[in-house]
Amino acid sequence: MPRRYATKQQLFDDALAFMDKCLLDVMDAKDIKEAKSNIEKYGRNRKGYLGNLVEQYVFDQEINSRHEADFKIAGVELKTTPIKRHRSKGYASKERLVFSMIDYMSVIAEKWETSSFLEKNKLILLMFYLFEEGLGLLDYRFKFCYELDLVNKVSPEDALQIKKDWEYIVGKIRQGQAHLLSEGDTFYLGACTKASDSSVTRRQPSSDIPAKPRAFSLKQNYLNYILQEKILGAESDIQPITEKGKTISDTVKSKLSPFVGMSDKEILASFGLKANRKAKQYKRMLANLMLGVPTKKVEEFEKANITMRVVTLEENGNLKESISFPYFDYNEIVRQKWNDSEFAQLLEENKFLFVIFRKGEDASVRFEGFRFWNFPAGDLAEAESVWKKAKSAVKKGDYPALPKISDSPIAHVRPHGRNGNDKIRTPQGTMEMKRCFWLNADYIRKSLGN
DNA sequence: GCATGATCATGC
DNA sequence: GCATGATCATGC
Repeated sequence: MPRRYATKQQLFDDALAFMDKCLLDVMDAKDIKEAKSNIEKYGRNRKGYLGNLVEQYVFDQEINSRHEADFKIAGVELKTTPIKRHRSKGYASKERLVFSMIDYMSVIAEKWETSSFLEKNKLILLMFYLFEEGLGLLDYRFKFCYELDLVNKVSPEDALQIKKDWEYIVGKIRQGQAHLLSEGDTFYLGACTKASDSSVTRRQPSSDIPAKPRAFSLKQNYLNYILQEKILGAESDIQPITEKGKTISDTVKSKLSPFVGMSDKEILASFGLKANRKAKQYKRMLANLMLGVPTKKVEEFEKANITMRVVTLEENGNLKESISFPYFDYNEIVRQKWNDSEFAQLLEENKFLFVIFRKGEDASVRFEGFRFWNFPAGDLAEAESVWKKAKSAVKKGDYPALPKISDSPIAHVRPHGRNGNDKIRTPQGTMEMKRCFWLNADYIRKSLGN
């Protein structure tokens, strides 16, 4: 007989009892054999199946025939999500948390409070398992569980932001722009692509243009925040800036706007500080001051995958410097496909906050303004072609053939190590300078509207 | 020790 | 003047 859960407490108790265990620990030989044959049949490590197995063997539920990835007991939605080991933080979330598909046709008639999304995901039992390379579904060890309530258990500011994110996504669909959705559009709740290959499309209500299928998702960094702050209770190096009743972008606007047009000296004077232009990260320090977080990181930026980038325009308004990203691993890029590459992830999931200074006389700078920006979906194809060119050059071992700034209007590859001796191994076994993808200065300048 | 954001330096 | 190569220095 399947177990009946009368209360959510019983459910959470069972989840807790499963911590530090893996499925192998709670299955008998016959179950294991059957599961393994299923895994073989369905393809290796199908994640939806992990959920089914947990439902079946941790919570003793009868599996339904519909093979749904999501399952619900006592009004609680159960979700499993992977974490990975992290060098300094212990653990970090490995992926975004994906909810159900967005039905473009019907969602436009909904409103947040009574949305099908909320209906299904009001209360979630999140179960974090430790992903380790080479392990199978039955071997993953579950480490933490957490009650996730996107309305009542997050701060009022987060709840408001999540609602606004949902409304932004649905609004874009209403306007016939489902094909232009991007995860970087929003802050905490995103619309992530969900298809095995990019040829799969769906129709959308207010336009004939086919759109990629997408699902609502919670940003990877938001999960990370939950893991660090709520579960691991790590010493906090972040500080919230959101003002009551305001979204993130409204808050940033209200913090930064008063300084627009001021010189570095004037900004510092308003804090009773003096210029030390020789200090490195001087302008970043100014930006942090204006945002009200002189010593910590901005909590909302951490949670929302927002990268603040300080850019400095020349006196004539030109932008000279391209924007760099972390260096890439030559061995990884040849193994990866565009869709799961780090570069694609950076462009699709990140939001940028550009804090713009302009050079003035005598090494002074003036705060020109700021701009939230995310990589436009329409430019992804070009980024993909640059990435593929890079991959093919690395595969051949032809490093001088890596894409140059003149090869694409958007991105290129350039060295990015501490110095010329900062090298890593290539698939050919040789050592090569660390390099990374850069977004062309000219492209950024245009994106900023200059 | 090292990744990262930012900028400098060089050569065409 | 621009493309590309190279390095600096903070902060973790």
